[in-house]
Amino acid sequence: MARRNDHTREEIQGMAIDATRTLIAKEGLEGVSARKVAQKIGYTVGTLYQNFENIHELILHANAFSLTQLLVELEKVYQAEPRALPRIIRIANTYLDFGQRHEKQWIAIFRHTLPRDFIMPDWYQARIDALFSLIERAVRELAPGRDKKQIQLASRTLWSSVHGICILNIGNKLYSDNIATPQTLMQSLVTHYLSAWIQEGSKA
Amino acid sequence: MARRNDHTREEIQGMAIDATRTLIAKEGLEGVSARKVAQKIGYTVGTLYQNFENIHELILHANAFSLTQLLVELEKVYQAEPRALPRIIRIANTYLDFGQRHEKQWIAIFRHTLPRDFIMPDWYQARIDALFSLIERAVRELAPGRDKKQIQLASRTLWSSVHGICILNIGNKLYSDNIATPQTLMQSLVTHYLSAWIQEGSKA
DNA sequence: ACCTGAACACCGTTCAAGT
DNA sequence: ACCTGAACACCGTTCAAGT
Repeated sequence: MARRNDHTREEIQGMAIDATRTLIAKEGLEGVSARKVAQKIGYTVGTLYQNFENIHELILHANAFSLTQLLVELEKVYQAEPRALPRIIRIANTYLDFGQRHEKQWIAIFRHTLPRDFIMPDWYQARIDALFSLIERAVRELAPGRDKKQIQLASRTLWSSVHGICILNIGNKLYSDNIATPQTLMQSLVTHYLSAWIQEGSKA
Repeated sequence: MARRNDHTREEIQGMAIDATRTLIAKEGLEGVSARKVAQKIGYTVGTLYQNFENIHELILHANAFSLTQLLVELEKVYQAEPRALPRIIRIANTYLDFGQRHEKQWIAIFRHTLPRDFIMPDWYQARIDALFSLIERAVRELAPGRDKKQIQLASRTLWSSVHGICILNIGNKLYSDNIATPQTLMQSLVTHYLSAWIQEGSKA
């Protein structure tokens, strides 16, 4: 063996990322291993390591794919709803819903940790930034009078909180006795937080 | 070797849990392995597995210890501040602060995942319950007129959100440009959410 | 140039064998 | 009864050797 040249570098990378995505979707982050990915694409681990620095880079590519899917959904909702308050509520619910529909992929994004010396690639950071910028836009249109710092503070606070509800929803130890659905919590969070925040702004 | 009997079963278990705690504090959850723990206490892996079902049980004991520390701090704050609103704000800040002071331990609690077939032990679940019950008490005293379901909904919403801010604080990709400290976000969340929630209650 | 497969240093877990 | 240490089936990662 050797010198097969069945696929270009780019093809092998694409196949490996796809295989990683499938593994995450089926078995979760823990189900991913270099050997399994290699076997799935018909090459050996050695080849995998000629195409990726390490296993983290591979997982990061798979997670970036999920983030892009999420971003597309959120942008669609943003476009579909012009009214500022219903818009941000729908965005929060879409975020929550995405986590429920793609549970394994969602967990893979937030559970995966990079080694200390690993520098987050630009193409990954860009997706995180896009997510926060979408929220910031939505919050700004809710209160156009506020200055940039206030908008930033509110959108980060709100989104950390929305994220917290999503996280504890997936661990789902919390809503044991079908008392409160995560959707109810989300509704409670967004409406209460924002109504007080808007009111505070109209006073100034 | 064999038949050393230097320590009782209970002593070995205690030593192993301590060693695990030390490993988590120094190297994080990823730094824990059965072989390392065994070596630290002067026994072999075999002995470890006669005292614990698996590595997860060991980690759960270490995490339960951290949860107890956290609970003690929160209870102290609860006792020290009788006014309902300042009390819950201080509890939220203590929660955030604990996560910052014991970062590795904190991450170990929320990052550790059990195998699907592993049933959460009672003594662990009890600590989680105690945490939520403390928050629920604090929220109830803020609005004694509300019925139980409303209190539960509000305290779960609030605490998921508080938790979300703590989580994203520790990943700390978010507050890159020292614009907003996590304390500022926490303040914004708790005051806005609760002021709207209390106001809603006084209308009914 | 491309790919392999063995090697290294690790995992969690089990269990026959020793005292 | 208590403890060991080798074994099994896995990891991530590297690299000499083959074509």
